[in-house]
Amino acid sequence: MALTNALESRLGYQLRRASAVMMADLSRELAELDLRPAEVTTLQVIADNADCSQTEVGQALAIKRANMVPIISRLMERGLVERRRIDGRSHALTLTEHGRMVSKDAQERIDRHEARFAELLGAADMAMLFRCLPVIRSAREGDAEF
Amino acid sequence: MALTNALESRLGYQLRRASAVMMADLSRELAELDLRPAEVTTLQVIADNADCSQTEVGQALAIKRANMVPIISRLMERGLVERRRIDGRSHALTLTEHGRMVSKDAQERIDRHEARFAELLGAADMAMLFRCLPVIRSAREGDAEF
DNA sequence: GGCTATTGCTATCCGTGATAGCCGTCTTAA
DNA sequence: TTAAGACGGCTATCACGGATAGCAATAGCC
Repeated sequence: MALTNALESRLGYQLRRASAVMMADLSRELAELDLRPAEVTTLQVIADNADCSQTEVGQALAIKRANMVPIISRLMERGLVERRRIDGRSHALTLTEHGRMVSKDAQERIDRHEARFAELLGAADMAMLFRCLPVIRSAREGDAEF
Repeated sequence: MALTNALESRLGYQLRRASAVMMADLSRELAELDLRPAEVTTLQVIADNADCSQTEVGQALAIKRANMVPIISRLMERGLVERRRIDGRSHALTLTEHGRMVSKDAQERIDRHEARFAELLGAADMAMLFRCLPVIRSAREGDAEF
């Protein structure tokens, strides 16, 4: 028998569950690429911002400096990302030719994945979500870095 | 300089970020209780469904059987949950007196946490979110258990 | 009575993310 | 000009949610 669950009326809970469902779907869609969501995400940011630094990518994605390291390392090992010394400290990140191809493939997969949900929800609700979700984020994303 | 980020127009991405913000806020609110979100959540389900089994709680929360074990163990160690043998295999879970008190405290903390976001969004948007988020979940939560 | 499903459990792994602290480098202000 | 501090990348380690595979005991059913 299904249990009563007062949590259903909690925004945070609904968000977690919904997010988990989409993450699972995304992972499935990306499985063949052997790339994790965080890696693909990083790839997209570098694609859109050639010559950005690791820390900058991290800031854009709310990933701490320290956690960017293994992500970039793996993308470099895979020959998807290259970096060029700018400074004694910072590197400029760019996609390799192969990286651009993989990024494009990933893009398409993500588009398919997103389309499934967009269809489910309809344009009006999608618009509403894109209005509301950033409001939630804005509430307290001041935790990032500092 | 802020980077371009095409991911901002991805539902999955927005959901992840928004969910992360709320999770962080929740953890902060629950820190003094020394209970993780998953533990509190479990506590609430047991509070609402006396004599349910471990597996049932897991099903309600999309937590696998195996992952319920350490959660319940910890809640029992802390003297918040009791269980009574029903079967050779299953137990009936109930809150102890202390468990009820802690659960009530947690409830209030969660209410405060939720209220902060409800205020930010307004009633109309909250209502829409409670309509849309379950739709996303319903898309593919058939992964659970099997 | 035997087969199968169920329940709880162990052990182990993955992915995201956090924290603390090191080191070399750049910047800037006295 | 040099000393102090900010910055960028890095290591190591941990927390947390969640997944998987497989085991043992038990219950339900033909």
